[in-house]
Amino acid sequence: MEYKFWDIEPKWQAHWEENKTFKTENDFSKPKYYILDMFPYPSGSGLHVGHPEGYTATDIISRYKRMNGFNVLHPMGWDAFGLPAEQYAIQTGTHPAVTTNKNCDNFRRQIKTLGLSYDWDREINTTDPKYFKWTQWIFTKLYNTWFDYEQGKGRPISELPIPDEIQAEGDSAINEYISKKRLAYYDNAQVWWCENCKTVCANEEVLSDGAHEKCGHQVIRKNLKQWLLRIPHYAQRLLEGLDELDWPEGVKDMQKNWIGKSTGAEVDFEVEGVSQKLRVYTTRPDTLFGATYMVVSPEHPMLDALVADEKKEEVKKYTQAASLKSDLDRTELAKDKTGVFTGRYAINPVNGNKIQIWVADYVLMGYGTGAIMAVPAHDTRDFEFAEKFQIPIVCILDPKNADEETREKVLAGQACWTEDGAYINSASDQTGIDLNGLNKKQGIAKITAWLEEKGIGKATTNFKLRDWLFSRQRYWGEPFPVIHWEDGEVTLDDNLPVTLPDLEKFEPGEGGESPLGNATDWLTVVDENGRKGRRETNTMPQWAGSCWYFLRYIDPKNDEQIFDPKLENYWMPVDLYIGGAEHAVLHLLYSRFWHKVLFDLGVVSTDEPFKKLFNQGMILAFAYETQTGAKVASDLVEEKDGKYFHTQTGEELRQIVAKMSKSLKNVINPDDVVEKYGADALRLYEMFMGPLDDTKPWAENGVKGVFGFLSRAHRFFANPENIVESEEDSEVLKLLQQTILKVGDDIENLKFNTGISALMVFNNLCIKKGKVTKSTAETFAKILSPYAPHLAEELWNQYGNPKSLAYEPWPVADKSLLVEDTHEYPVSFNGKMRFKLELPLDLPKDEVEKAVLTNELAQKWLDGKTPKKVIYVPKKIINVVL
RNA sequence: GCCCGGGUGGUGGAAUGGUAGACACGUUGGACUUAAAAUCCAAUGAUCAUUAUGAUCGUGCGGGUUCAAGUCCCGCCCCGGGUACCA
Repeated sequence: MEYKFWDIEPKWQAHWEENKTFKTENDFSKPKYYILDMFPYPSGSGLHVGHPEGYTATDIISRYKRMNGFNVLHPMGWDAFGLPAEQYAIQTGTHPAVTTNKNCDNFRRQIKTLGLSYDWDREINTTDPKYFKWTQWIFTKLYNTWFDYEQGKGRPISELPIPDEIQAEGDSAINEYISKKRLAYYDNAQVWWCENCKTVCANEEVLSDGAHEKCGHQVIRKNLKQWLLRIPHYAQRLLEGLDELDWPEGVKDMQKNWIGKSTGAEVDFEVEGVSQKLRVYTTRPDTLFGATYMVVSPEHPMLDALVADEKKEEVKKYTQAASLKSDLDRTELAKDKTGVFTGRYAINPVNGNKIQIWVADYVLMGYGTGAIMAVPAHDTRDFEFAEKFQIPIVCILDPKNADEETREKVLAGQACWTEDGAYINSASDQTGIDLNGLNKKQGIAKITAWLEEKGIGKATTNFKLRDWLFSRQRYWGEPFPVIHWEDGEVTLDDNLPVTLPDLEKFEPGEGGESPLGNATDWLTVVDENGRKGRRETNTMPQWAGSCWYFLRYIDPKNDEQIFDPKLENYWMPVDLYIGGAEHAVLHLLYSRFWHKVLFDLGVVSTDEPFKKLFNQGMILAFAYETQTGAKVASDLVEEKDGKYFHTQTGEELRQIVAKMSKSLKNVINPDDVVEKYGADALRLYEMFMGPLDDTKPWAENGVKGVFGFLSRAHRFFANPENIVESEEDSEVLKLLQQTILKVGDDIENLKFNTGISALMVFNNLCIKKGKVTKSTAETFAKILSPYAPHLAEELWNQYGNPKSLAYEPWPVADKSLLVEDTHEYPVSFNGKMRFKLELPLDLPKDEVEKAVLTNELAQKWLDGKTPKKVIYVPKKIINVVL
């Protein structure tokens, strides 16, 4: 009775495909369940074992939900634009479309061997013009939308009110006004430029050490005309929307941090000898009395006016030096602060004190007002700066709760205190404001009200979130449906899709222009009046296609509309979205942004796209290193008695856990696992390794373990001699009910590892008993089927059921079989379990106590003493306190 | 620095405040075999004791709450991820 998975698995995969078992109908009478995987980039190296982890999890739930009567939408597709295919094209001349199709074919083949229940009729590909037609269409929507802060939503640009004074200035002023409001705009932007990839990178694609995320090459600053999206207009909505989502708290936190809301106040400072006021943003207006200097950013527009004549030369030198520094030098590595005194003084509005104005590059122009008031006693950065340049440090908040040593230092201006306390030195007869004695919260409220009343400041909110750089100098991306006319006008091309021209050469154009700059025929257009125009040569970033793909699965072949609204209304939102945590911020934030715009425009019916999100953990591998920490490739390692040795040097090695990598030779290819153990074993092992969201190392022996389980299950349940027509054994019957409940609950809670364990326990019992009824065997096949669908179908078929079990109702446990009338209690003395005692559940408490205390085994522990107390928790425990 | 996770046998991991270590791997012993593989059976946290029954210790460290703590609270240490002059 050999477990011939190599016969069973292809047979059922062909059966499902021929019968379109998993084709999803738009049957509105059933409750829907939309379960989505993060679709992959089809790389040339094929699937790695991380892919099947998430895909198996969603497949298990899909199969379970179908058996529970849900209409399940479970699709797959390809996020197929991207750099590698283009780089390959530059090297070999092979068109990226050719490479991409080949890779998609390989991915599809690999995924199909895993027995995943996708509806392949809904497959999408972001590089298909029929798909990216709608990506471009959404771009035109973004371009033609402005954000109405009063209503808190995006509205069509046609509804934008134009102020009279702009109206009066004529068309070009109106156009300029409108373009400043569009969610998509074209402008000069300081961008990160990767010399290696010859493309710009979004801030998010630059690692903290200044390296490009994709290639590791150091990026530089460059000024280029770029498309940007005004995502900060949706900052508040994106922040608030998180509250209603069933997402991992960590992901929500990361998005919150990224959006970076802060509340504070803007305060205007008079400057001696300058008519214009200097405006700062601060989260701590309450510390105004401790402000001993101010700092403006080197790029601040008021800087020229601020600098005193005798300081002009020095400041100029400083700002020039700052402009040459990369952002990296200005931030990460340069903790040592630099700056120059401007020679000018500002007047502190709360007490009329004169304070120095400095210019320093630790203040960034891109945040707040580009100028700060510095309170060294209560801000660590200001403290460092003040110490270095010997600027006065005035403590105005008594750290009452700090230890005495810290408190004395803070009061003396020798240490910085950012926590709460009680104000001191915070009153002025001149202005009448008095914060002394208040705490931080009261102080902020009082001073903010005072500033607003006096008209010198107001409460303000700031966000860290910046405009999203939305163009790349690439060929292999969605073209922008945009034409730049010779007279300077910019228009949309409404003849969608705008497809990519065929090219012979894929090298970037001159000066970092996209390869599309070489496509002369495609590039130039002429309108009916003979006016010449040039197409936009940038293309969209890879995020574009993935921002909305889940909407296209709903109606993937619709050429008339992005989708049928009736279908969208039925299927959205996505009920469960599973993918890697690396997309915690970017993809998920961008997607939410687009979705909210589409919602405001009435295109989609939900404000948020993904109701529940779950991150699968990474799959790592064992690796080996020497005592000095040098890594050793796995093929140079041999194991002896649980220890590891270098095959050449004989040195003993340490086993560690590391990412799979070609250099360590510890990459696992799913194809090899399927060939050796079968798809069911691969699926089962990936789920059995541990909790879905944990990172965990791959161990081939673990695959053998679950393979053993499948073989034993097959050997037992596929043997007709073991399947009998009679009364079921009561122990089997009872465990079966428990297993039904456990397996179902564990699927609902995504606790697949313990669900599998329950199936193993049940299988072990059946083997021990030697025989089960057909009904038991059929039930086992059903509850096994989400995990090991091929084997389950095979058994189900053998039991005489010609139809697939994919839509068989999930078994219902008979709970009456689980009712107990006795319980085996662990009996503890002073909390230590000493022996077990079986007692009827209906025994009253005093009877229980009597039974325990008179028990022979108890005498040793009672040692003649009378217990102080006996704790009796029915169905749980008995604890005797001596 | 800050924000999240997480530290349980030789390994992956189980455990609504109630018998710590389910399930699996590995290891050891046994059966089958000419032999090996495969399969099956048994044992398997550590230490001590051994005549069966046992005893003591044990969930990163130190305290605390509780009849009872891997689980709750306080203070640390270590590891992983994110983020960083954001005023």
